Amino acid sequence: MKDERLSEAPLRILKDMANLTNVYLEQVAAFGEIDRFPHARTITVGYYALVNPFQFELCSFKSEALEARWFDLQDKPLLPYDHNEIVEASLDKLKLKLRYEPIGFELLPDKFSLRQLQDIYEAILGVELDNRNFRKKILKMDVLKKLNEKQDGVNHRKAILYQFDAEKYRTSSEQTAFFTL
Amino acid sequence: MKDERLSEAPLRILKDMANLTNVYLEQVAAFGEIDRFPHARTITVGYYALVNPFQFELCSFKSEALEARWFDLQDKPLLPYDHNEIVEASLDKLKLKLRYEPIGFELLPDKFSLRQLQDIYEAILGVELDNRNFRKKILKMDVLKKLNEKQDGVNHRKAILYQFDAEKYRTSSEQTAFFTL
DNA sequence: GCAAAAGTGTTAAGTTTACACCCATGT
DNA sequence: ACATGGGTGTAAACTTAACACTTTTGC
Repeated sequence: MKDERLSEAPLRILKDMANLTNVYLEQVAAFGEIDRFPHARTITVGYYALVNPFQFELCSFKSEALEARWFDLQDKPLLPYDHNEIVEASLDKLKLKLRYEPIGFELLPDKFSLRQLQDIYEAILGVELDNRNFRKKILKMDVLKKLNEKQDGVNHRKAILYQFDAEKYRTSSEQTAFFTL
Repeated sequence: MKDERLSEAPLRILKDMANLTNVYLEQVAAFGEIDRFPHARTITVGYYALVNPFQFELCSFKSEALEARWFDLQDKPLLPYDHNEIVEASLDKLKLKLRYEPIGFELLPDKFSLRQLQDIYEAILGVELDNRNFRKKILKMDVLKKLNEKQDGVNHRKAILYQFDAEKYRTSSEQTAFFTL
């Protein structure tokens, strides 16, 4: 739309399709191969959003004929045109980002267990992580607030819940903590 | 141009303005604020290129009224519209990239000394590096071929020259060597 | 009491940092 | 012989990787 900032378009679409608001949004890239669409010369600017799938009822809000659904990264379907490439580029960018910014929280409810967070990291990076090492590392980042609350409704030991502490993050970190030449 | 891939446009412009070909090119992002240009709604896709400034005669090739010049990062001029933001985004992206891919070579002649390479890293990252540590690190990456050649035409000890070894790079590296969770 | 997941420490290997002098060359 | 920049090693601090058992809870 003509009177819309570039980044407002994906937000509008998410709102219309799935009633999603307040999502974390990141631009991936512009895709501009000549024949990426058969119909007309089209340039697409791709964005990814991070959404906790359990906080939203996707399909019930969808507008008209378009269908929105959740997929596991493992068995995501093949998409038309160059959309697989766009998804791959998004995932690559997300993997990179995950390594230098605490971003996993965006995919979880406000309060979450360390195991849930580890699951997010493992799903995005596509690897298994040692839970002791993961916990040490995440806690050393000092961006989590440990709550006096526990998980509920599970039939095993209840995990302690944590919250992302934006204040700690701002003050503490020097960010960009890798490949320190 | 309508029959041009997105990434061909910057290449064409570099060719026309400065007779540059075969440059390393990387897309930065699409910039789409509503009022970024006063004249009309405009969306710009930014690219950065890495060019060895000593291998090219910029100004002598410039087409018509546009002027192309080299600037030091330190004293780069203020640009109109949101172009400063684009330059900053490019530099940020380059800094990041420099940390996980051997890219400094693109700014140097085919054969270069380790000191020249270190200068590139220092200029891009905006920090001073310890030369012993830098050398150890770069050599451990195992992407450089040590030549039996030395610098020429300097009035002090001649540096040994190195070449980037694309073959080594492909085979050796697992890339992405940071923040190893 | 058993199944299921949460939580917890230590050690060895590897990486990063800090640091200062001698070497080769041209004038 | 001196000025200029090239080239080199080591030790301490820190980070990462590998590893297995006990605790809590619901049924």
